[in-house]
Amino acid sequence: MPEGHTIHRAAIDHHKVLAGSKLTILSPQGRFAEGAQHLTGKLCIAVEAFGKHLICRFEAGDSLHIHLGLFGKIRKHKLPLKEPRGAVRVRLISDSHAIDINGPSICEVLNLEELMKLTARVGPDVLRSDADPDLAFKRISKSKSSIGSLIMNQSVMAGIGNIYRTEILWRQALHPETLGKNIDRQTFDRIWNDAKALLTLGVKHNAIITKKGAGRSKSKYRENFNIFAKESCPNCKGEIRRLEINGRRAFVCENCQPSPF
DNA sequence: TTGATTGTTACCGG
DNA sequence: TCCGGTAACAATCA
Repeated sequence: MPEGHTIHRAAIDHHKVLAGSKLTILSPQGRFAEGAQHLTGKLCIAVEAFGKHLICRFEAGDSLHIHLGLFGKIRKHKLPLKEPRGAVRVRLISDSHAIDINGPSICEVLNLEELMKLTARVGPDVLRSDADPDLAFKRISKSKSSIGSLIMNQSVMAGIGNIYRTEILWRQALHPETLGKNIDRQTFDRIWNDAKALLTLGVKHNAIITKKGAGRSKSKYRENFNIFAKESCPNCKGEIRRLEINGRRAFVCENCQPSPF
């Protein structure tokens, strides 16, 4: 695992230099860049994120919509321009820097109507000041599916990924198979607030850090987690059980996170 | 070359 | 409508 891994949202926030840049399409034949040609040379006037979706608004009114998926990367380079490395789909160029978007799973142009459809589809984002956590609690408290499934469902609440899911539920001593309808408001608030705190920290360090005291520059990727992909619990030294939720791996310490069954 | 992966969507069946 | 399962897709690295 490379150490320079990227949290999507962290990358997005980190690169506010995007605003004020001009767009260059590097792969006009690629299906990602189709329809984006008319933005070439236009000024990017604002950048914001809705969950893991990055929106770059351009002066003409259209937006560039990027989702990095599992593998996408945002790389910042100082000028002068270098040859693109790997699958660079678009490049934003400011007076001092170039931003390359590598291998996004979504890279498309949206008009205002399409942008509104997107933002309506994405649930409240724990990092946005305009997020309404009540919407997430209503969905969760009426749901028969598990909290592990729900908090990573981006239409319920946006921002949490697979590592954060495992780590947040461990930190809050909640078993991932606890049903949504059995989560009370106080418990939901703990999840929401922890997610907000951890993602804020992640944005600051551009790294996923969920362990207390971790995050110093020398620490390795895996040392920043408590139980994700680990054998034993740092709290009780008990065995970590591996589960699968919605086809993604998850981990639980059933001593610290008692099973609801 | 193969497998694994920090994610999402479409489609299907219950 | 909701929910879970499956497949498809993406790029990179060990």
